[in-house]
This record gives sequence, structure tokens and C-alpha cells, in this order.
Amino acid sequence: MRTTDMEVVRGLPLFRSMSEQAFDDLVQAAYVQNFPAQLDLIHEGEPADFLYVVLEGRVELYTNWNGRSATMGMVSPVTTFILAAVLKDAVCLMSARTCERCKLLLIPAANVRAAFHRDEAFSHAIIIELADCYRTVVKAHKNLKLRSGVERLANKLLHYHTVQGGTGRIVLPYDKKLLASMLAMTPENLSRAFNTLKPYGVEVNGAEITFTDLKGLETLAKPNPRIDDRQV
Amino acid sequence: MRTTDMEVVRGLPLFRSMSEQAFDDLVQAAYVQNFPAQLDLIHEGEPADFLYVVLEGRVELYTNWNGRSATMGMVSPVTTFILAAVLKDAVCLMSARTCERCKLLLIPAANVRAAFHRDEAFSHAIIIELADCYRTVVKAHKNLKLRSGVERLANKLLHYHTVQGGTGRIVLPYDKKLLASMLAMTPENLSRAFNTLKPYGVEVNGAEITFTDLKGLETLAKPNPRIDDRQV
DNA sequence: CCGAGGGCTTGATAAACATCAAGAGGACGA
DNA sequence: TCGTCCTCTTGATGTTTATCAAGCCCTCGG
Repeated sequence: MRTTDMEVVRGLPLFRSMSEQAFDDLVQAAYVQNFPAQLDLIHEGEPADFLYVVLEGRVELYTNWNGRSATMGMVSPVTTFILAAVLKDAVCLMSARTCERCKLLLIPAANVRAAFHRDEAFSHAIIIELADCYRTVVKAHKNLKLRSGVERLANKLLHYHTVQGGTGRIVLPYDKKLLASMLAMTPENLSRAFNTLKPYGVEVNGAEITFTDLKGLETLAKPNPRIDDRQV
Repeated sequence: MRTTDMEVVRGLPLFRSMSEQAFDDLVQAAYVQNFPAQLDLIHEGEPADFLYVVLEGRVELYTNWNGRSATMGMVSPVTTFILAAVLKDAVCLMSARTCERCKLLLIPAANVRAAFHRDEAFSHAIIIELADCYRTVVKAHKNLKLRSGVERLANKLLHYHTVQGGTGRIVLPYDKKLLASMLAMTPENLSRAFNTLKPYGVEVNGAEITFTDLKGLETLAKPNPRIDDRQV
């Protein structure tokens, strides 16, 4: 692993507080690998052999049942995924595939489990990380249960607007097909939802969106920190 | 706290492995309280002051947004709830209310946080508990995203059938109004969903349900351990 | 320059689900 | 005993969302 990659990983809240020794052990056993776009990394139902860390590119978590498919989440750099399955030594509940070319760090599951038994600071960091994961899924669940498709889109747009500096103009970070599946809707309905938001000052131009009536949009969206904010 | 209550709590996976000392400290600070039915215990958005343990009765976790309401889960004895918020010292993401008369153990949040910093076995138990919580919500999310209302009902019935001994006959543990909100549907649609299942050998008689074509029902329901099983 | 394919949009149609209204039946207290 | 309340069910209707089909536009390779 390149030194810069290692420093970035070391800087994550999950690894920041663990001992030098324990971190070195973990990194020794791990390896970095590049994957092409659209490659299946994990199939749900299989054991979790590695804790993954996304260094570059984006990974989609999804799930299947009875011929249907649903996107469960997107993982951006620099974040870990399938931590819970690794810790429990259980099968994965979700599948994962690369959206684009990705650079990933793979840490063998057994080493992660050994590390948290040996390093107390690490196990405390895991507790916070797992609590965050849990709360993230609860928020996603609330988003889906309480809001219509249009409302989910409106809040997602406001979220991007905040993240991208609040200039009244954003660029969608994904193509609309992927955005649709993140919002649990079909591409057709995403298109219609954008039309529904037109009277609220949402102007679409390819991946570029401008807002001419932010207050109106917020009145519709009614953003809520306990659904929309990462850090709550 | 009565001795028998204390023994039951001590026997939970979350508390089983912690030291005598640490458990005593926790219990000293805690207190048992009885609550009437339909009482609000927690409002989402408020700080998590206590870790709750349900000793008797059932508690509903729910959430509100923009005038709408959704049931997020039911807590049965003997189980804890709002662990994640307590550990993070964060606001609750869900509200909680008693369904019936309840006996609860309330452990002050600060004591829980102190305990996991002091007792390593406890922090390991917390990790497993949080991983379980996480995976439970992921399963609930999959259930909602991938299945129709009728399919969710069919799987819930099969689940009860297994839990209640597989005799071809079950008794619903909740009234149908609550069952409906657990299945994320209206009472009207639950009633219609039961009718849809009639051709699959599901006979309803108040809270008592008999199955005359389990194979047919399973063909429709397509139960999946990674959605329906508690222990996966 | 053309043609193929993919992303995106739009319209028509159908399925799933919620809402509103009404009524049957049972529990309970006056 | 009666009336009231509540649960549950059923029908009619409207909303939301998915599906199917078609077409536009852009890119890319020949």
C-alpha cells in the first residue's frame, strides 16, 4: 500500500485511535486492489471474508429477492463497508459492485476480529462506527417510509446543495439512472419528479441543476436533521 | 429491582459477560418502573437519557414527519432499546411508547458509557449487540423495498407459524391494527391482504389463523433467511 | 456521413396502496 | 337493557408508482 493511502486509512475515525502495533498488524495482512467498473465484489449470502475500504471510486450496495433488485446505499471514498458481517463472522446481507473503476483496501476479516479483541481503543472506535452505521440505516428507513418519491428527491437535491457550497447551483454526482435507484424509484419516475419540482424553481439541464426558489423548495421538502443529516 | 428481574437482565447476551463489579455499578444506578399503556416514553429528537430494558409488556418504536407516522419496530421482553443513541450520546431517531402496561428497567446513559470504557468484555458484547441491531434494520429495509404488502404479510404469518411450533395454526400476538402498522400498511389493506391469501389456504377467524396449504403459501411468500430470520 | 446503442424523457396503461364512507359485530359501562 | 365505542371489514374512489412502448438526442465507431 502506498504511504499516502495508508495515512488516509489511518486517519479514519475507525482506525485513528488504535495502537501503532495493532494498525501495523492489520495493514500487513491487508492488500490494495484495483477493480474495473461494474464488477461484483460481494454476493449476499456469502461469508464476509474481508473488511473493505473504498480508497477511490464508488461502490453500490444492493440486494435481490425473487427477481427484484434494490439499491441499499452508495459507498464513497474513504469509507469502510460490511463491518457488521465481518465482526459477527456472518454472511453478508447485501451484495456489492463497483460503479466505476475502484481502488479498494481488503483487510482479512479474521485479522479485524483479532484486532478488536487485542486493542481496546479499536473496539471503542468500532462501537461508534457501528452506532453510526445503525443510525444511517434507520434514517434511510424513515426516508422511505415517511416520504413520497418527489419528497425524497427534493431533500436529496437540498442535501447536494448544502454539500456543494450552497451557490444555488449543483451538479449531480451520479447519472440519473443511479440516482433513481438510490431514491428507490424508476428512471421514468425520477424524470417526472423533476417535472413536478419545476414549479418550485428547480431547473434541470443535464446533470446541472439550478434553484430559483430555495425557500419554496424547502417548504415542500421539509428537510429534517434526523432523516437527512449525516452527523446526527 | 427484584432478584428474578436482575437475573434475567444479567442473562442477556449484552450483560452476560461483563464483570460482577461493572454489572453491579450499572444496576445500582438503574431503576425499575411501571408504565401504563399508550404512554410516550421517548420523543425523537430528545437526548437519550437512559438505556431501556423491557422486562414486561411491549413497546412500539415509531417515527413522525410532516404529519405522517410510521412504526419502526416492536420491542418484546426481554430486550434493550435505543442503545446506539445512548452510546453516541446523541438524540433519539425514533420515538417510543408502551403498547400495554409495561415494566421497564432504566439505566442512566452516562453509566452505560462509563461501563463500556471500564469493562472490556462489556464493550465486546456491545459490538455484537450493535451489529445485530444494524442487521435487523437492514433486513427490515429489504423487506420493505423488495416485497409487496401481501408478500410481507405471508412471510410474517410463516414466521409466526415457525415460532409458535408449526402446528398449522397460529394466534396473532397483536391486534390487527398494530400488525398492519408493523407491516407498513393500513388496516383496510391488511384486511384485503388476508382475503388475497385465502386461495393459499389461509383461514382467518379473529386472531386465530389456520393454514391448509403451507406449501402453496411458501411458494407465494418465498421466505429468505437474510430477510426473515432473526439469527442470520 | 451513416447507423447503432445508450441515456433520458414522455405518454398510455396497469398495479399497488391510501383514503373516505359505511356498516357489522363485540365489549363495556351507565 | 340500551347506547356507545372500538375493531374489523367491505366498497368506491383517488393517488402514487411501476411497466410498457415509443421517440429524442447524444456519442461513438465504422
